[in-house]
Amino acid sequence: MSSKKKDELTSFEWKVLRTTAGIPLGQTRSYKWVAKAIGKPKAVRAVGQALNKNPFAPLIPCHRVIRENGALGGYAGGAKRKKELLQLEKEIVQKLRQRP
DNA sequence: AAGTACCGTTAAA
DNA sequence: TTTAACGGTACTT
Repeated sequence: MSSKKKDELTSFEWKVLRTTAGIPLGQTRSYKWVAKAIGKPKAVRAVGQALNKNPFAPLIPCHRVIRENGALGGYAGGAKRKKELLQLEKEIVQKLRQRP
């Protein structure tokens, strides 16, 4: 799977995408959290960039990654969209909780 | 509060 | 090849 060789993406991207994809539904993490998880707590900017160019487009919950500050940060489809997405996911979790 | 430095990749010149 | 920019964060003014 994730070889050190270049397929289309670099190891950095793989780590970012993998980590982002591992975020549970209805949950959010900060760019810093992701950056740290991949071993580059300073590359928060690079992380954001990787998500922006997200090769897995809508298949990766890049919208679950927000700012450490609490702000949503940016989003390829629009920060507005991101906000709605998070809200929707939150509701889904709520529904699952009330009727297992 | 505002500006600067830094991370890693892509696009442009 | 070199420069600029970006979906951030922390440090310094």
